[in-house]
Amino acid sequence: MAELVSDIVTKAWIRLVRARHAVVSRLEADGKAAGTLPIEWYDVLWDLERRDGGVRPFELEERLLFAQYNLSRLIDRLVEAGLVRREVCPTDKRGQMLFITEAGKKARKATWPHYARAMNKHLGDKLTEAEAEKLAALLGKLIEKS
Amino acid sequence: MAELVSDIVTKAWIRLVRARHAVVSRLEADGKAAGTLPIEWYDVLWDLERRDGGVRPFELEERLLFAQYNLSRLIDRLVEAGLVRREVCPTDKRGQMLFITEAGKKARKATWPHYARAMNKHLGDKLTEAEAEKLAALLGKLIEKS
DNA sequence: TGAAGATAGATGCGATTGCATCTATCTAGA
DNA sequence: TCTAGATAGATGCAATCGCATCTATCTTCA
Repeated sequence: MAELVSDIVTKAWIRLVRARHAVVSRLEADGKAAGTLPIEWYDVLWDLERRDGGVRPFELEERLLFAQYNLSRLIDRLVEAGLVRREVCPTDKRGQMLFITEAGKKARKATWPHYARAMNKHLGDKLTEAEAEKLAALLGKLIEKS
Repeated sequence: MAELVSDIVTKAWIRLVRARHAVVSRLEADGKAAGTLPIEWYDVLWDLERRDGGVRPFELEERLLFAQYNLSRLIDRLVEAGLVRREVCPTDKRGQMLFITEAGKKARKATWPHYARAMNKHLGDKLTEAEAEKLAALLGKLIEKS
């Protein structure tokens, strides 16, 4: 096995996958125990709530890194559950505008404390502020397109 | 929204998810273009190859963080593809021992250069050695059980 | 204008995942 | 030694994902 990749890089790669897996699965386990919204539901609702006035699916797709077909179906489920409302986009008839409903706001709000608590428990409590900042900065470099 | 979580922690959390997603999907896209093994297949084969002499599924489960039912089926596929061989475990009849086949070694070996190249491209080239080391250390803290 | 191509989103279908549960051992304690 | 859990792994079923493709608009440019 020639050294095509340094050991450090390999280690960082493995830990990136493992750490995300560990944090997400712990968060989901806590969430499930508390009966809260799935993380993706939360993320969509939160995005819609912040950008009051309607959001286009393709914007969500970019911001939240969903695959188009997955997002399309996720929205179906959110609409089905009464948490999101779809409207035809007035300026582009191909598209639609999404709005969070009152029920959606309520559900998101109810989930938030659990989510926050879990985030602290599985992430915040394990790093100092300075470390969290450093981590965010390093991860930022990985996200950038090369 | 009271400050139940610091902004820094939230940012680190979001970036952890995004960065892993970005790197994994880029790696997979490159891999698909090159026609190489899926990442999980690679990981299992690599583990089996390093620990020559048979590996128990539950060990893989722990080391590679698979859900038990997913691993069980992943092994089915690997066996089906002729890359892995299953044997009844001599010391525990509930269990089994897994071995990589010659075809499995060959497939893993053929995939490696592509994998390594992609890992450098999407991870190694974006960080200095010192940064990669720092990142690995910080991620390590997240993986630890609290 | 009026195509030719780009973009927004939906959808059929097969593969994979997650949940719950099942069988077959193994292990520990009475 | 016998039984009540624990553990290893498999599996039915419903939900979700990924791929490819489809429809319905836009947009651009000759």
